[in-house]
Amino acid sequence: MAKADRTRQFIIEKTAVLFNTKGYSGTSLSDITSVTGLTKGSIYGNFANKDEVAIAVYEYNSGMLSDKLDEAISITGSAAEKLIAAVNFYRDNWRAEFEGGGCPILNASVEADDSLPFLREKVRESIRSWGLKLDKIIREGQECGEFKTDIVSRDYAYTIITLVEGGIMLGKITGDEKHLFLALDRILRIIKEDIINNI
Amino acid sequence: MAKADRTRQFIIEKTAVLFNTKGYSGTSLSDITSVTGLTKGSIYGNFANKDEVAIAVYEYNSGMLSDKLDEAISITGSAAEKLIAAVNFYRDNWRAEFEGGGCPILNASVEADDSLPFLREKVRESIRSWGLKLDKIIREGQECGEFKTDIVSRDYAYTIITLVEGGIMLGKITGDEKHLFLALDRILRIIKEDIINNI
DNA sequence: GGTAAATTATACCGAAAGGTATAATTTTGA
DNA sequence: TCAAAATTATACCTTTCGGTATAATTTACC
Repeated sequence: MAKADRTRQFIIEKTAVLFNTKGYSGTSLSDITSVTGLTKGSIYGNFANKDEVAIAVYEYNSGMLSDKLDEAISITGSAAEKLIAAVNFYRDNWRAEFEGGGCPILNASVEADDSLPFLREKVRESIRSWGLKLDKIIREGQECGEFKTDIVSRDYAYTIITLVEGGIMLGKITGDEKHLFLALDRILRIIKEDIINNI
Repeated sequence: MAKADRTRQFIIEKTAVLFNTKGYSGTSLSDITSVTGLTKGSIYGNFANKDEVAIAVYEYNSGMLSDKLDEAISITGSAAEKLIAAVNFYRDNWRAEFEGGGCPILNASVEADDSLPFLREKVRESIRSWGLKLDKIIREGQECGEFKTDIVSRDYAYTIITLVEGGIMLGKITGDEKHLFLALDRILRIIKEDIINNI
């Protein structure tokens, strides 16, 4: 039991970048065996099929991202500081994320939205979770008088996500991170001008 | 000659949605033959290999989008009107685009950025072209005193692209076009508050 | 309208795809 | 420590993959 779990985790960790760079369709079982050094028997002893590996890897990749974001916003401070920390998280981690294939949510979203229903729902979940996290910070800021109360917190949460994902997409394909930074700067401006209560 | 060109075009048009929904890796040659009703002999008589089909289809898909955008911004009017037309183009065409698999630039970008170099450069080209189009409108607005001159036109062009692509990604995966509309509304606000000269 | 050239269909390749039965090997717990 | 259970490796399966040689068929042009 312990062994199987360790092998399962080993497979997930070793193939995390593989799936995120090559995608689900682009990743073959021989890719998986060669990157793990294991055989098909071992892979299929721990996963029912390739779909199950892909799901587990997606949950791992998006979970890692979520955990790191949680850590970034766990700082003690004002709601504005937390929101800014959530944005600057990408400024600090873009290089590692780009090298690992970019945002797993974006990658899986684009590949799964039309043709991989088993992944699509997982992606929706992680976006919902991300949105709720940002929404919560904004609502807290509203409740304590730090943020404007006449704005729809949920809309701003999704505007932030939109800019982050668009910025990653552009930064990644052009090979120029300034596109991501431009998007992040825009988010900061929105926070300062539209969200924070400037009285 | 005429025949070959017609068949070539026929293959491209019939597989345009296929490639845009299933991606390059997800589209097989039997997908291509079944959707066209042709045989492998015919496909390979007109294209050297699958890569060549994918490139031609990407150029077709991104070209159609570019042409439609050109038409939308070809209206006679102020620079602001043109810029707003470029944004509202997506408000008018989102349904058809979503049904055809979403933005081909976004789709190809995410699939190609790490693993398909032959497509990557094509995607970069279309983004550059799109950016230049928006940049041109903004610079024209600046030159005639309609837009602020202390803003970097190129940055605003790319901010618009970022919001459009992020909005499409979110709208597509959630199945809710309001995410795209939210991004488009944000662009309109940026145009009115940051780009247009409000004196 | 007939013929040469261009195009398309057929039949086939070898390789790689995902997957499985079973044998060999480790782990595990008494 | 040793046997039972769990795990991993080997060898193999069927199907599909991208691709090709060649035969059949159209097309184009004189």
